[in-house]
Amino acid sequence: MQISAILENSIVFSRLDKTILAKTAKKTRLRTVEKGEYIFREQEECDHFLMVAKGLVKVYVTSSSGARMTYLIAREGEPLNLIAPFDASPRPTVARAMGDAVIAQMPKEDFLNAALSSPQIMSTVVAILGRAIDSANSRIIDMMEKKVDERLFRALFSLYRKFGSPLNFTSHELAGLVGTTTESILRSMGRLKKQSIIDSSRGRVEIKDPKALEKYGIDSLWI
Amino acid sequence: MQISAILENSIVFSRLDKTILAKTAKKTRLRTVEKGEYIFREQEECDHFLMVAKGLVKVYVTSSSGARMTYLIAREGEPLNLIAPFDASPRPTVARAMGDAVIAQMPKEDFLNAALSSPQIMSTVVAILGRAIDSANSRIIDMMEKKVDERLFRALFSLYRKFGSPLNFTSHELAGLVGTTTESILRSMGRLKKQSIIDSSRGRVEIKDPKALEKYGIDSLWI
DNA sequence: CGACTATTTGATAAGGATCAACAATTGTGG
DNA sequence: CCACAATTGTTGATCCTTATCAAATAGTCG
Repeated sequence: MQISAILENSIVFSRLDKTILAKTAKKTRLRTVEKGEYIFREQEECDHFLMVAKGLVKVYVTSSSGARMTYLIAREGEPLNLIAPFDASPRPTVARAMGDAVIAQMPKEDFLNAALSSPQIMSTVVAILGRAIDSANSRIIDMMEKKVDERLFRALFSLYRKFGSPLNFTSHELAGLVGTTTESILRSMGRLKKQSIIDSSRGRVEIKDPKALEKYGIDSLWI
Repeated sequence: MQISAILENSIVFSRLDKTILAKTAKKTRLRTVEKGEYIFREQEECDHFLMVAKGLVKVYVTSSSGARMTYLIAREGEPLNLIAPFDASPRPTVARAMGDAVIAQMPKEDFLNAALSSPQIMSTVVAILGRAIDSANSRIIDMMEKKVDERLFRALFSLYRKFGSPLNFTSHELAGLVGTTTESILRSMGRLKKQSIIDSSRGRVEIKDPKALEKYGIDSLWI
């Protein structure tokens, strides 16, 4: 069955007892979404636990004045709303398909049952949330003390480590990750191009010299 | 017994079954720390779950270049290292007593046993971590689009909501919360004083007009 | 009192946001 | 298939915020 394969490859449910896995798989359904489609929006009520089964999904938060901060680019196997099922209050996050994608979803109650009765799942959940907190704090510190150039280096390196090269992101999307404007990203990328560390064309960034980026991004996670 | 009272008043263990509470209390010990003492440091191994029993404890992360970002000011009942017991890898956070304080500690294994076998505790843990993530993301957005003045407003309002007035923080400490320099905080506070929204003296900030701050800090949590 | 820490104010410089105009590429409907 | 719309990339000029450096004052504590 396809679904249990998806669960086995997921971060949250991998290495789980076969019987629990089978029971969980029975509750899980797949849903296809198109490029640009919203999977959930801010302040929306949560009734399903969601994971990416195929494709890429951008998870971001918006401010009242419209600024966006991309906080996770989830790929196959990664959860989209780990907190919401546990938390009654609505969350500020938005999830949107970056390309055509498939989402695996399971009713909130079934997820909670499975999770809360499995120390293994709960440990994984806390570990994932812990990494998210570390990552966010690391980005706050970067905003404090690092210039746009260096923040871009680190973002590119993190993306490269996760997705390889080429990276299919627009400057606008990178700006959302780095916490700056499109123009500043472009100028900064121009400098990187001159040093032939990267090459870029519309919606695509190729990392030509990963070693050059590496020295900025060794510590801490990001994205 | 004093310890079970502390647990009952704590965020993580409150409203817990009496028998579990009693069992947990038996494993818990108190430890007094002096002003300025480190309760744990970055990259230190975690062998105990820790909570504040009395006093205030600052939890912050440092960067390699020495910048600090205060990320929680924990008071009575608040946990200091919720993630570490679940996570084998060392964490980047530091906890330091802001004044004389008492810490409640319980061996990591006992905490894990209690937590993982109690859906109630685990739900609380995830909710706390969720708020921490929201808070951190909100601060990233603030760093992106808000000026120092407004960030200080929000920080002061959050602190006021949690601790009331007067607030016993130095400009240096506020700078660590807001993500800027001491000088900028001082200048910004000067402007607030002129409008008689606050008053301040060495290590102390009095909020004279909370309503004036409120309009900046309604949404999102912070600290 | 002396050492230390915190506050205050000024001058300067630089990073980057903002505004604006334009070019290049991709997508769409007739 | 072409014309037009929409998105993305590019560059320049300007201005504002705030970091940085510096120096002086004022509390606090042993």
